[in-house]
Amino acid sequence: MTTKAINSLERLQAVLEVFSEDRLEWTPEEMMEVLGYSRPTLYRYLKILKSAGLLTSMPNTGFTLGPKIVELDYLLRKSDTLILNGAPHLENLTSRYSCTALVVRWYGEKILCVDSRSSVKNPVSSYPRGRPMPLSRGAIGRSIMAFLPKRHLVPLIERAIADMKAVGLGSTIEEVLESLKRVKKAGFAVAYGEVTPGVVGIAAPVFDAGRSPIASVCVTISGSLVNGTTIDEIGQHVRRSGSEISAALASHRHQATTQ
Amino acid sequence: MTTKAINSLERLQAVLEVFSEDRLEWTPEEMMEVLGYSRPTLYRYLKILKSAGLLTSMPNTGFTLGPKIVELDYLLRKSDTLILNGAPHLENLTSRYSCTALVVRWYGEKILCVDSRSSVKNPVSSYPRGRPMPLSRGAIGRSIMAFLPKRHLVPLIERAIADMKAVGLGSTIEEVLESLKRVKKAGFAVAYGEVTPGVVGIAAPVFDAGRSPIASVCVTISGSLVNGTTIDEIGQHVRRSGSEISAALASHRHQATTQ
DNA sequence: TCAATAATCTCTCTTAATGAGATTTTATGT
DNA sequence: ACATAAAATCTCATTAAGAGAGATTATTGA
Repeated sequence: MTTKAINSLERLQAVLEVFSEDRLEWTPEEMMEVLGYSRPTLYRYLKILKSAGLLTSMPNTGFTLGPKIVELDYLLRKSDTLILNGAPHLENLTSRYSCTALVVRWYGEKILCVDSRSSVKNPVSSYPRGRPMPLSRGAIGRSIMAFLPKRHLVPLIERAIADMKAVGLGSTIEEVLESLKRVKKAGFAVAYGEVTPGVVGIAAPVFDAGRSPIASVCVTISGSLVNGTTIDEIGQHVRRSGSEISAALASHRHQATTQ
Repeated sequence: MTTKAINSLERLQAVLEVFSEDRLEWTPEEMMEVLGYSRPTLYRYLKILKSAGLLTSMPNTGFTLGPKIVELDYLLRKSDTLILNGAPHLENLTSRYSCTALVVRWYGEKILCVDSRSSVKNPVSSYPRGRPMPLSRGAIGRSIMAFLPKRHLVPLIERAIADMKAVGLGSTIEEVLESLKRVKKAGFAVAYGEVTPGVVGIAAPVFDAGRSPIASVCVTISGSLVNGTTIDEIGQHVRRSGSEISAALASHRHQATTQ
């Protein structure tokens, strides 16, 4: 639930916002309670969302998300240049290493996996496609933060200094900045079991138009399969993938400009 | 574009409807044209949809679908009992045969793959998750139609008699009904290269509360890997999966009723 | 079939959405 | 870095159209 909806249009959207990982099924009664809408109003909204396919309901079942979402997701996968340009690199990384490879988009204060591919039978990643995660933990977030201008970075760190401390990035803003500077120099970030115990994450940024980071490519691999040397090898590989995806995005952008 | 939107709430949703496989990127100008909204109104709508994350826009790029859709899709995959109950069966089918296995939901006049799994390197299926397909072609649609009551079925056939004829189901309604009766008796439908050349589809229905079909389980496999005997074996397997998923759905439903 | 629950309707009262045109903000080329 | 073009937002009078209390009608399960 973002900000309080003032107009009907936002009030309509707010209905979708009640669906979360904690609560995937809602009765109209419960929604009325939480959203504070009257019965006819809520039902009006539900009817529209249902006829659009964004919600469904079955007898004896509350409302749940509807099939239109699956359709939209398909369309998104076909239109997202990040996903399209990233796919061959995920293919490449997973065929080279026994790992899970991810493309992760940076999105407000959080990051969101938009594509992943795995070459292990039972992927250990606790980070599936579509589940937002905080920026402050793990290699992905760090690979992005390391390339942010200081003025954007400092407020971010201030808000998440506790997490930073917990993973040993530093206990003051200065120390964290110093750690991130090293990440920037290396061109990729490494995290040991920060998101999932026993799993190493290795991530490099993806840039939009050569400037600011917008996403990250990441390899997650069992800690038992790697050592310092292989981590560095994978890191270089990931870094290269990141910059190749960035280049592809830039050229696509250029096409849009010149055509 | 379904029916003409009369109220602002539907007009807002209609913006999402312009995104299709043919057109994944839209400029405000183009939307104004197609939707017939005034400039301020359209921008109001776009702002709301963008802040909800359903749309995104980048400089030099039109509007495209946004990251919230990926999040919603994740939530849907966690809440859809059909997907959840179907997953182990897809696992089972793909481990037994060198194939792609699908769970496909019936949804209005069309069908929609909501989950799939493959045990071949380069899956040949032209039916990815999220792409709606007509009911009239392929084993999936037939496995569902065969179990519909005649009064629902006849209008469907009338509208799609051309397709039915093309795949040899029969040239009159009577003949098609007869073909579907045989499918019903067998408990599964088979299609030879109707959707993708060289690929055999084998599908069985999934029922809701034991009554009407709501979905289908389907195996698609290269025609070169099967003969009459193996098709029948897979058919039985698919049929069993279908009824086990149905049973699981019914028991879930019952829980909802009694708790 | 019937009781209980769920969804919709009716109708008045306002509130709030609309759009023409102007303005401001943001991007692009030199 | 600046000027210019394009994109997005604002202003405000007009009027359409959501909101909601309560009654009514569909659905559903026993």
